[in-house]
This record gives sequence, C-alpha cells and structure tokens, in this order.
Amino acid sequence: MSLEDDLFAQRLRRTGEIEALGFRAYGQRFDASHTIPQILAHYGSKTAEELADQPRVRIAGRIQTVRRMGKAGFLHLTQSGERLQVYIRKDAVPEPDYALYEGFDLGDIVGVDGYLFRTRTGELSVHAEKLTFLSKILLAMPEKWHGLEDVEIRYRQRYLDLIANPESQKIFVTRAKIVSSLRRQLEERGFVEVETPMMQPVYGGAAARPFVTHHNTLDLDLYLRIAPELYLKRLIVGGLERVYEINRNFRNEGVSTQHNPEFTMLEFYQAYTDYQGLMDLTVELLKQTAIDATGSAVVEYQGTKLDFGNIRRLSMQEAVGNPSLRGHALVEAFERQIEPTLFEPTIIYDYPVEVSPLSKNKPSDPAFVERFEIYVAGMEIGNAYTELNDPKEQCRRFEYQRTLKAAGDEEAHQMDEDYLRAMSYGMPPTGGEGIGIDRLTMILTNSKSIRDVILFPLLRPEGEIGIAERLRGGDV
RNA sequence: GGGCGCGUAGCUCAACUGGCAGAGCAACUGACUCUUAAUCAGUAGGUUGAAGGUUCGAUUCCUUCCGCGCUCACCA
Repeated sequence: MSLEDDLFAQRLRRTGEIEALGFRAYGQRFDASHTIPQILAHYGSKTAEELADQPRVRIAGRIQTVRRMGKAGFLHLTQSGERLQVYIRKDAVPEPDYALYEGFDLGDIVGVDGYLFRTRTGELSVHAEKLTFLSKILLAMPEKWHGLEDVEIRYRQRYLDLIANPESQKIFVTRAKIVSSLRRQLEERGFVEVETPMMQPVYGGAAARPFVTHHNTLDLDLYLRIAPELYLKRLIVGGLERVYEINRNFRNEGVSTQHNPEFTMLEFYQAYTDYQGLMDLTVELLKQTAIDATGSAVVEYQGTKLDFGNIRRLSMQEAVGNPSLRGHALVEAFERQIEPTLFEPTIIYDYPVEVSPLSKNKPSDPAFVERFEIYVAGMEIGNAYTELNDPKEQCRRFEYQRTLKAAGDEEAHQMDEDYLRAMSYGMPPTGGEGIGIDRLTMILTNSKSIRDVILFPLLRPEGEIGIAERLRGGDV
C-alpha cells in the first residue's frame, strides 16, 4: 500500500471519529459573521487595547497551518487567499471541540466562533470558544512553503493551484475585473450585450479551421464558431446599432503559450462609425481597462513598462518602412520583421485587401482596407475595421476566397449566402472590432502563458485516477 | 506536425563518470498552554512515468511509448 493510499484510508477513518465526537464530517450551512478578508480590513489595524471589548466573530475557512503545543495551539485559516490565525486552548473550548482540533488535518474546512485579540507577538487572532467541522480533506495538501510548482498539476487540478498559490487566485480575479470593466464601458456608451450561435451551419468571420459537430435529430453537421462576426453584423442590419458579445470562439489549430483551442473574444459593432472612430474608442477602452484591472495605465509585463495611456498609431507601410510594398508581400514583411518588435501598445492600420475579406476598401486606394490591429508585447490582441457593407463587393470577396480554397487554402473564408442576403437589405456604415480577452489578461496580469489565465486550459486527458476504488475501500 | 528539454516519496527538490535511492515539508508516535516555515525525540513512506535493450550492475546509456514544458510552423 502506498503512502497516499495509507493517508487516504487513515483520513477516511477519521471521518468516523469526527462523527463519534458529535460533529459532521461534511457539515451544513454555516452563517459566518465576517469573511476573513473583511476581518482583516475592519480590524487589521486595531491595537490590543482597541480589541479589549473582545469583538465576537464567526468565521470559516480552510486550515493552512497547525501548531500544536500540548494543551493549546494555533492554526491559520485561509479564505480568498488571505489568512487569519486562530488560538485554541484546551480550557477555553468544550471537550469534544478540543478532541476535534487534535484530529485536524491541513486542508480541513472548519468554522470557528470566538473573539478577536492580539497575541503576545501582536498578530490579530481569534480566540476560539466553539468549533464547527465543515468538510474533511482526504488527500494531501501541496507543500505549504513552496506551494504547487508542477505546471501540469496546476493546469489539470486548478483547484489545487488556487488553494496553494494565492497569486493564481489574483490572476482570475483580475480577469473578472477586465471583463466587467469592458462591459461597463461599453454599456455606458449604449452598447447592448447579445448572444449569437456557437453552433453554425456556415462558419466565418476569421481565417481558421473549425471544429465540427453533429445534431442528431436534424441530421446536420454544425461548426463551432470561429468568430461571432457575421451574426453580429446581421444584428446591425436589423437596427441594433451598438452590440457586443463576450464569449468563446473555437479554432481547431495549434496550442501554444498564446493559443488555446477555445478562447474568449470581445466583439463589438457600432453603426455609423469607421475604423478611425474605433481607434479613438479602443484607446479609451484599453486605458480604462488597464486602470480598472491594475490601478494604473502603465503596466509592467515581463520586465518592461507598457503605457496604455500612450498608444502609438502607425500605418503598416510606415511600420515596415517601405512604401512600395503591397499585398501579401507587405503583410509578410510586417509579420516577419516588425510584429515581434511591437512591445509597446501599438495600433497598426491600413491592411492590404487580399488578407481582409470583410473590410471596406480605402476610398483613396482600393488596394488597401480600413483596418487596424492592436499589438502589445509582440502579440496581436485586437483587430478592427470599417465593415464592408456593399453586398456586390462582399460577393466578389467571397468568390476570391473560394478560389483560394480551391487552391488548397484550408482557412479561406466560406461563401455565406445567408449573410449576403442580410447585407442586401442594407447595412449602415459600421465599425467592428474584436479584442482577445485571454491575451489582454496575460498582459495585465504579467502572465507568460495563455494557460495561466484560462482556468481549465485544454490538455490531453490523463489515465486512470483510481479514486473511486479508494473511496469504496472506506466503506469496508 | 518538427526540434530541444523534463518526468525520482503526497508536495518541493538532491543523488559526481553507470556502483547501497536521500533531504525538507506533509503523515504517524511521544513531549510542550502565545506559536507562526513552531520546536525537540523517534517511526514509517519508492514499480525512479511505462515497456524493452546494453551491462556483473541502470534513476544514470540506447530504443519505443505516455504525459508536460519551451520553441518553430499555423493562428488570435
């Protein structure tokens, strides 16, 4: 029997001991008076004298450390990455409560009733008067000092990462702030949040290979969307003049530190504007999002300061420094020579029409389209353009994509007649933009890999885990 | 998909050129009523990712496979 099995069996037995003491190994509702962060916020700066009236508290959390000293002891409870010490004396709690405490394992979830005081060394602590058992841990916690380093376990068992590494919790809290900041800013400007199909009979709006699935009753192959773009623009035709969606896209392509097969995109469309209007909006959105997420428009990423309050704007030809380059050659030169060097937040505008099947031509030079992308830390984090709203031109673009597809380009855009029909009812001049939420979160949380900002990134499934057998073993 | 690298106790890591697989934390037993990486004394814990090969002898060298990371290609 391995040590882990041994430990597991031992703790399964301990659930019986907990119940023999009159507690529940898996407890019930527990109404705390405060969360641990609340206690630290309200009482963290109070002196021992100010706590002389012994403020009563009722708290719950996971046991992070235990220090036993015969007939008394200390433990730390954690909640939301913050911790509070509890002091337990044999003569200050009921007898069964002390026996319960003696059997605590690191990682158990417990409740404590008591009063606040400061220890001799000055640490704010709860003097326990009553304990409640809430949930028994059966497996071993990661090491308390080094935390959990193994990236594979961190991604596969994210809950362990969140328990052991408070920085990881912070990343996902920041991610939530980024999303809510963008929602708030868009709603302040009159944008309406919508949801469009994830399963689409025709995929479009980006150049990528899709995932395919099947609906049984309709006997219909469907694609998981690679982008919501064409549906959002149908809504613009319908008169929802400012719409946005924050949701998942699925692309059946490589996995890397910057790519996950499912990823989150903000797309928004605004009627009667163009890409210049979107550039101004983008600059405002990104600056405010950086402030809301990190407290500052200047963000440090991998040792370099990035100023979201000062976003450069360069045309692609200016960036490459060669006004004679056009078409695919220009894009290749840009992607090879310039893109990796764009560390400071930068807007690159005016793309060749060949790589932009849904963007509107520049009136002054139809070989280019009114399109820009946002680059930060060498990564593309956004893509925007004045939407092509001429159905005849759109039809020609689809035909061109069809020839690319026939020539073997798997990612060429599909012909979408339903979309052409919608556009034929008249689409107002419109600007549209997509921002990659995962990559933006990487930048604003100083994360090197996209897997660090996605709670459950895609990994190959692991083999047999064997926990069911061990849990059955506890019944014998 | 290609290249490079990694996989040792539950966790964090050692093990020189191929020569007895180790430490800290966690666990178990005992002592301890203000500790905080508690301390002190003791105990237990290993199919070295898997399978095969070379060798007197393999964690170490070779082959295949599995998983993960980095990177190139593709892509956002």
